[in-house]
Amino acid sequence: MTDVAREAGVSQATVSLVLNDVAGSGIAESTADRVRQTAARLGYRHNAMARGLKLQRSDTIGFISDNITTTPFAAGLVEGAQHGARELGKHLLIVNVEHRPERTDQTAMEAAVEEVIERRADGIVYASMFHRVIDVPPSLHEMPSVLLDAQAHDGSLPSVVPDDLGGAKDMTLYLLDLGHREIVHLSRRPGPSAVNLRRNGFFAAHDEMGVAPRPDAIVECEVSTPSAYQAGLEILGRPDRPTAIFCFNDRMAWGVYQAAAELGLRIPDDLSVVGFDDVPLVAPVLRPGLTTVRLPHVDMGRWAVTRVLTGDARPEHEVLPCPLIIRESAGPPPTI
Amino acid sequence: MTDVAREAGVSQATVSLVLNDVAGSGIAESTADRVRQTAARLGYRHNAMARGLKLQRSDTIGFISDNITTTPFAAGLVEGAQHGARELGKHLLIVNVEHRPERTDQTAMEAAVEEVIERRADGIVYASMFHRVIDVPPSLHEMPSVLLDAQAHDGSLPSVVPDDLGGAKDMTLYLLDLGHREIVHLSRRPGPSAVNLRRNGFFAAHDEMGVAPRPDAIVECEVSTPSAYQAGLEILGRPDRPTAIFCFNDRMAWGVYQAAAELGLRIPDDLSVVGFDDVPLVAPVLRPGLTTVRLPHVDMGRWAVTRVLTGDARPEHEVLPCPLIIRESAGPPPTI
DNA sequence: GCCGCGACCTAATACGAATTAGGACCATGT
DNA sequence: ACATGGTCCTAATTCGTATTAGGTCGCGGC
Repeated sequence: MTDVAREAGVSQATVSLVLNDVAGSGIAESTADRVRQTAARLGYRHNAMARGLKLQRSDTIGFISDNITTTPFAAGLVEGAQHGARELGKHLLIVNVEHRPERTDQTAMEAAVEEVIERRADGIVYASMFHRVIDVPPSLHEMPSVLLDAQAHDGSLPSVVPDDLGGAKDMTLYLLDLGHREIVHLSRRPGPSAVNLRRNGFFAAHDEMGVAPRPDAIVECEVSTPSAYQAGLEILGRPDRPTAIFCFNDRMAWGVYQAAAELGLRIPDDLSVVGFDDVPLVAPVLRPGLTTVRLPHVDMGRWAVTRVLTGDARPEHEVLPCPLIIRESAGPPPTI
Repeated sequence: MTDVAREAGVSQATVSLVLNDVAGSGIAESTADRVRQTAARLGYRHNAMARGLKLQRSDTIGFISDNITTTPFAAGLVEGAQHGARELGKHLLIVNVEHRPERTDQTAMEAAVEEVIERRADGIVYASMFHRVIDVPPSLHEMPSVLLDAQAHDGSLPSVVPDDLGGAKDMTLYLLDLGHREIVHLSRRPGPSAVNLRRNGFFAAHDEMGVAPRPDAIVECEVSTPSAYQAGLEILGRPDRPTAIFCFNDRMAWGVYQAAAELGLRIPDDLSVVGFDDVPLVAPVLRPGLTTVRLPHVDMGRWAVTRVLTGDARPEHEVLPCPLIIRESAGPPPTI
């Protein structure tokens, strides 16, 4: 900037005024032009660090997450956050916390927060996938922060989460409407709130329709396709096998597809299978296309960034809807 | 820092010396302790912008990519880059370029480079998936940069790419070794270098073994599971159907799985199917597990960051090996 | 009693830009 | 001739830190 000033024969202040288009600065247009051309000729670039130091803001949002590479969901969250940030002229400083044996995740996450604070981010989006009720690192309170796919268990920070309960309920209602009365919910060991919420949605729908769930309605297995395959074989081998299986997620639904194929059961004629998440690489591509519930990751990411930049201090809890994505894997139950 | 100095009754210089553990600074341990405690009590945090301004470095690497959210590969690249950066005490500023209709991708990518330069990143990793030979935005030359999953078509920047040719050749050799002589390569329309390289590998293996490829060895379809399913039906419906299909990628292999299932062909007994990429969510989870070639994304990401931080000026072109991942989807051809 | 020498610390400057009070200059009105 | 007012620009300060050339003090040796 000093160089540009010298070269253009004006003061450094003038250069700043021109290059930032300061309204009412009263710089003559001819001077402004000369400055701009000199700047272009010299390849001048703003220095975000100097500007940030002076302005006391970095135009950067810290995005902290614990699983960015291992889950298919992170991509959507990041995408939404990117869009939101870009619209507001901010950048995303993404800090991924790796699972390292030598430190607890909690410590690692706290270290990540420190790093972001040192960089004087304008705000922090803290994503903790699945782990939906968490202890908030205290330093998060030093900055405008919002929780993404997580809630503070003392409610001390705004947060955005998907409506797992509503989604699961809608899906179950959809199955009940189709006529199913024998539905199994293939779930996982409780832990993250999503598990319980989806189960609750499952039962709430039964309640609402006045249908009694099967006594063995909940089956648990690991969250993986092979594990769900095994569980599927077991469930479908029962003498009173269900007419529909509502899986905790799409990957597990895929396992049930495999089990059904193995047993010669056609989907959806002999068995309806539905999932949750709407993973792009899986759900639309299964044959038949998987009817599932979409997790609104992109919306969540965008909401979080927008909230952190424009929100007031009042904690606020946003629950975004999970729309039903109807494809071909669910139909009426077979008539016996 | 000024506050800490005043509170601890020392000069600001002393605080800096203590907090940065400057070797040979000759600060008495008692003073140092007092400073550290005061800093902790006051919740002092380094200011990365001020430090960066003074030191003329940001400890930040710009990671620019054009498809971060829509491909399953980006995750691995980012993961590797994260690791590499963290090991060297740097951070990753991730700039994802969205496909927007109103600007060409090229312009958008250039804008992203400008943004990163303004932030005075210490270097740039520029990832352009698939588009393996690209025009480099001129501003990239202003900084230490490396291309990731791409090559400059004038070779003016170091770059790291996977060994598509070697991987495809190894895979084809593997099939030939198993005894297959009728192999189809289900590919896609040429464009990205990966396409031609994999085809070349396919032919190179045949050459090496002195086996003539089928005249109709190359079949093209869209890169998607459904499209490959259709293509699979066609290929497998031919009177002289091949004993093995080598797919351009895992998603297409999945489509062929579906076609085989439809036609009652068992894998690998009646048909061997192999893929490329080793997508975590797909390849290991298909039944039977997909034999495929692994794209070393994590290594690539790490290599790129390491190179940009420690490399010399000399352009260097790194080709990382793509290991064969043998699962259960390929076996000896059926004896007729 | 003075010199010299460590040991320990500080004053001052620079990094690159934003901001603001005010200066220089000119034209106009009286 | 002089005040008034407007237009266009600049000098100087500030942000928080790293660095370095010195400054101060106490102590042992002569």
